[in-house]
Amino acid sequence: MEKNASYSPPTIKQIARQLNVSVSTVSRALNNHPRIGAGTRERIQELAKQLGYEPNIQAISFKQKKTFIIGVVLPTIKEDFFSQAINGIEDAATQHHYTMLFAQSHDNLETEKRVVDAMRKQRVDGLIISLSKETNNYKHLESFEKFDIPVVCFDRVPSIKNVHKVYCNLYKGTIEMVTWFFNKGYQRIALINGPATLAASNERLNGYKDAVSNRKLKVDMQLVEASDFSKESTIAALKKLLALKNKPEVIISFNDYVHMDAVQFAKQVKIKVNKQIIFASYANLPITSYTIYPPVISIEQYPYRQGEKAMEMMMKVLQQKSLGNTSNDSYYTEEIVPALVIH
Amino acid sequence: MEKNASYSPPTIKQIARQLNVSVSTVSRALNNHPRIGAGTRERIQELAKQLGYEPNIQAISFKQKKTFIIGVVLPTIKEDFFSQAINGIEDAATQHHYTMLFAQSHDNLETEKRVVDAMRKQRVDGLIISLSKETNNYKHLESFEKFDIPVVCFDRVPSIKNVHKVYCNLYKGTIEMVTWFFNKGYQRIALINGPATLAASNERLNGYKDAVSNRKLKVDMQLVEASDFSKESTIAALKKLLALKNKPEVIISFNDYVHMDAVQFAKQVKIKVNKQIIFASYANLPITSYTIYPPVISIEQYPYRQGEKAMEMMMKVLQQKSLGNTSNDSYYTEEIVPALVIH
DNA sequence: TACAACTGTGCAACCGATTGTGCAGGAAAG
DNA sequence: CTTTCCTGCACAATCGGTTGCACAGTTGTA
Repeated sequence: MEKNASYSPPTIKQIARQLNVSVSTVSRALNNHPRIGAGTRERIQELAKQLGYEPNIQAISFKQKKTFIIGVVLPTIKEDFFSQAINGIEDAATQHHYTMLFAQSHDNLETEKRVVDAMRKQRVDGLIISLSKETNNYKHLESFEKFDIPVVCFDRVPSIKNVHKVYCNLYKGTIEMVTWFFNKGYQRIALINGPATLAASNERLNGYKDAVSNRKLKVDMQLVEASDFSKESTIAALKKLLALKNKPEVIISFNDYVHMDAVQFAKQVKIKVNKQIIFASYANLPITSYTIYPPVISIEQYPYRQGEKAMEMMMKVLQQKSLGNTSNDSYYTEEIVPALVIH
Repeated sequence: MEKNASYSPPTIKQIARQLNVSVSTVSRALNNHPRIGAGTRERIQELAKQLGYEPNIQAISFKQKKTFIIGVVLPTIKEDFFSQAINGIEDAATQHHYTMLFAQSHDNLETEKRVVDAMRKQRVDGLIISLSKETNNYKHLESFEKFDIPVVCFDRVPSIKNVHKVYCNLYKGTIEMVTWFFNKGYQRIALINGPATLAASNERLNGYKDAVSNRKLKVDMQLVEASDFSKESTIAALKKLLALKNKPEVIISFNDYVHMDAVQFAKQVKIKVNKQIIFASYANLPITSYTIYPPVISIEQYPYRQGEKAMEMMMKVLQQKSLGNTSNDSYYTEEIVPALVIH
């Protein structure tokens, strides 16, 4: 690899000089402007190709105030869910010739604010974000709207109306799963939920309650515990459930990570997993197939599709914006229906 | 979130007008240029703060030909190894106020070329890359050097000399691991290696051979099989090893994913895992702790640290470059010593 | 034949910053 | 008292494109 610090890429100015035309003519020719004569256009495009001309995105970004970069903020990429989601985001972005500025919030509100701010300063064309667990206000997102940069939320979406969003309806999914267990003859179905502050927890809880009520049964809140997703907290929740005089027959965990911690502990205390107590979960992550007891039933939340849809929604919003369609104040919402996966 | 399309962020021009000074004075005042009077400087900085002035990175990028963006290309983020690495990269980038343009090659050379090219067009200040399995030529990287954009490779590094790199010495790690088993009294140690085309495979193989030779033993190539990392290929390799009349006592897998597939199959064919045959691996990924039989021994390759070091190396290179230090044609290499982790 | 409309191209402003140069006025040096 | 130097600021070019406008020449229309 030889260095050549003095090398600088060809510009329209050079092309203009070589062909004795003005830079504006070159610019228009390269953009196929109709007012440029066919012959001139061809000579210019020919030379541009020959020189390996590439438009300077920096210059265009600067002039047009467009960067062709979408900011993507996820809680943490180490969770399979999000690493699948980012694939969908990336593939859709590639399709539209956009690139992706990436950062993680690590489920920390301050970090989320910081990275979101860095992206605004980098003047991304749009922001796709899945909120951190701690995010309870949306000022940092509002500042994007103030700068007229669209925001699309996915999966972990805010409860407010005025934002574009893509999410998976876990209320419905929960009803389906709980009902499935009822139909199989199980009665005492427990839920290790997430923190009450999370919208995702409420969705599950409401689905759970409604599924029980639909059966004309009374909701027994002793069967609902919360974990903050730490191993300790999950174990504590599980211990409470196991201590009930009337033990649960089924334990549904908030997600596969909680599930794995729960199963690991259950095994330690000699519970016959999936015999004595059935363990089910949300998410359907590939790694669970390598674990001792994969969930008997899981809810597929289609992370790839969510990411893809989020980026496509972003593209639609940007297109409308470029058409000067400021009148359209409506916000898009796309609901993905989860699927029950029985192993 | 209310929209305000007519809003545009404050510029130095506005500040200049309001204070009746020239834009150059404002620019210099904000950059603490010594030739600006203390009073003027303060008035300008005061007003800038009050207006919430932020320099337009687009304009600066354009003028200075610097974007403060580092391109990061990884094979696939779904592997824990790389999602840990990207944390190191991101944290180091944040420290230096850089942001990260991210893409995956999915171990496909064409994709790698495409995303690398997109990053060059976006004029990233530098490229950090862990090569795809297929990458056997480096023309796409050379084009970076031609544009005077530094490249740092990590983990999956090319064998060529003239590139900055950070990697983990698995030759040494392999010797350590194999020797450890010898010391424990095991004799027949098998290796499910990766494809011979991969530098990483050769490192392991050479370490394996040398460890055996160091013991004054003869290398039995029947004990070495290769997998292309697909489940089928891994199973095929394992079958061959199990079919040997003189069965292996230890099976070392190329990485934890190969390990998990191998163990899963071993269990299916009623092998007493870690009793009849000990299973060991490379990588030491957290998910293995949830699996049925985590590797008895693993080689920690410090992905976070590798990512972090790669970014720090990049910063060092950029700094030297900005100092006009073109004379320095040397390439940095940083070797990380792996650790044996015994479970 | 005269006037409108269209075609093909150039001129110049502009986006928001940085930076080399010039120049006035005051201070220090001779 | 002049010359030199320094301080503090303004002017203008520049980065690489895009785009409104002007204008000459050609074609079409009444």
